Amino acid sequence: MDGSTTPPAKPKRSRPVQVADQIKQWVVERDLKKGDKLPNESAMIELFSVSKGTVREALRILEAQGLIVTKTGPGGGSIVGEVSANRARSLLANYFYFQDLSVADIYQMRRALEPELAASLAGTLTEDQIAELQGLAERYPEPAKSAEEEKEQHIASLVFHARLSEFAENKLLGFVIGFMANILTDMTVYRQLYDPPNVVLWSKGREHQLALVEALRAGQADEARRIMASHMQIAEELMKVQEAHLLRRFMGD
Amino acid sequence: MDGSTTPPAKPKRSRPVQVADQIKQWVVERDLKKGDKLPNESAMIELFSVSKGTVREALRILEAQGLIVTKTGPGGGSIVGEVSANRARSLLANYFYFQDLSVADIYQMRRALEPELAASLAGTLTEDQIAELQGLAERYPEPAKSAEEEKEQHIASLVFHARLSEFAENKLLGFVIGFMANILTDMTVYRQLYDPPNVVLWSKGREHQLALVEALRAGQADEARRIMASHMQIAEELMKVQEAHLLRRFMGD
DNA sequence: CCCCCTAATTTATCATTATAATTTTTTCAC
DNA sequence: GTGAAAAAATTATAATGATAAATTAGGGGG
Repeated sequence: MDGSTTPPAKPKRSRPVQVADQIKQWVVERDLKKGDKLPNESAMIELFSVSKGTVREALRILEAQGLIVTKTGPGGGSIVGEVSANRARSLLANYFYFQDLSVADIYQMRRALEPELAASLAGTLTEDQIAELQGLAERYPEPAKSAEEEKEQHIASLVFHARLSEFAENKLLGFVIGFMANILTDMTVYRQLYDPPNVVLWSKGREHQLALVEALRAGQADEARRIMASHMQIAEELMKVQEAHLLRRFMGD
Repeated sequence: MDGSTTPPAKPKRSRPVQVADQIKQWVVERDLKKGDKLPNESAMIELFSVSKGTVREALRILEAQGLIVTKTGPGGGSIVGEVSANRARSLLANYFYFQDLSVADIYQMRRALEPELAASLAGTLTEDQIAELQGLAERYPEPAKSAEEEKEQHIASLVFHARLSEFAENKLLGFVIGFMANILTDMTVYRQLYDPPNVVLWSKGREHQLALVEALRAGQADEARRIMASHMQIAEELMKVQEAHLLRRFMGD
């Protein structure tokens, strides 16, 4: 980004942060993988010539980022721990906590990405995966009778999309779609209920999911894309009624 | 999700993590904004009935997530600090460090999103913003004479995209596109150079950017979308030659 | 009024000790 | 010998106290 020679550097980084960076570097240099052990506390105290407290604060920093896991006991200590999707979602949600996204923002993304995911999954799923998706889509065979029940169905639908995103070979695509499903779920769980159930939208959504599963099984990429695109329109209409601002809370880990 | 009374709780969360969560909750409950002060160390020690070390570890956790900033001295202490885009990118990059993305993955996303961004920016930019973009696009008026020079041009092009992403009204769309520009820049900076400059691709890329700026100024959304889609194809060809695996290093903060 | 110097305040770092959680080893009954 | 319970060893966790460093506030002196 800055081609220059590190001019506006911050000379004041706390020692725990410095130690955390050194540990990261230590890991990258040795190309350590998930599960590989780091030196224990007392070894790090000597290695970096800092006090116990400083080492521990450094370890908490790395732990917060999901980069290490720490255990007590013999053979314990800190190990490299690959960042979980959940952790990554939480950390990213912290950023958007301050950005106030709208429902329209999310759906602009979903319209662009979900059909793409559907198309690229066509013909690549196992029978088990297809069956699982079908199971998710077949829940709630009856229209919602109350706003509360519609909320449950809505969340179930988001579970379908979240699961679909986990099957993506493109991890970036999968992550972003899963992240959005998370946000929408969070928003749906904590919102006020005031809208009457909409039977037509519900039944169309269900049809779409089932048709999508068929297209995925048959390997019809274009058809899957088309169905998902259409589904996104329906889903957007369902959500648009809520003008709630998103993410006024921090996601749990 | 769970209506019950805290049944599947994880009984093993360290005290610093618990305190960090309590502080987060404290902030959300009071709807504190960027810059608002948190209680100081000694106050938190009493408030949560834990030791100084525990409080400090909790603060490091929140600091690592970009949620607070801490200063020494009178009037110092910890304040709420909105998570910067840079911080969010770094934290997310940690996740993808373990996922091994391919160039194809990134471009599948860019093809879907960049045209969308271009279209939604048409007619919304100020003269200053347009002028800045034009300035970025007009750098390097001559074809690259060496692989080194082509690398510079390539990075300049990514700066153009990164800047464009910052103008997005849709913060999610903007973030994801900016994140990808970051990854590609990082990869370009640290890659080996072995390919000869490709003059044709360079000149087409430049034409595209300039044409895009014009379409944005004129408010022609569809034209902007079309140009960007075409540009993504060119850019993908440029990158595809590199089979390097991405993100084998941690991003700087 | 302005500048420098001192004092006060708050976090930063270090050091030491005690406690808790795990795992390994040993012991002892069978 | 086997297996389970008890003991020991290892490691992180937590608390406490003492200094150091940084920053702001306030108090003269010019």
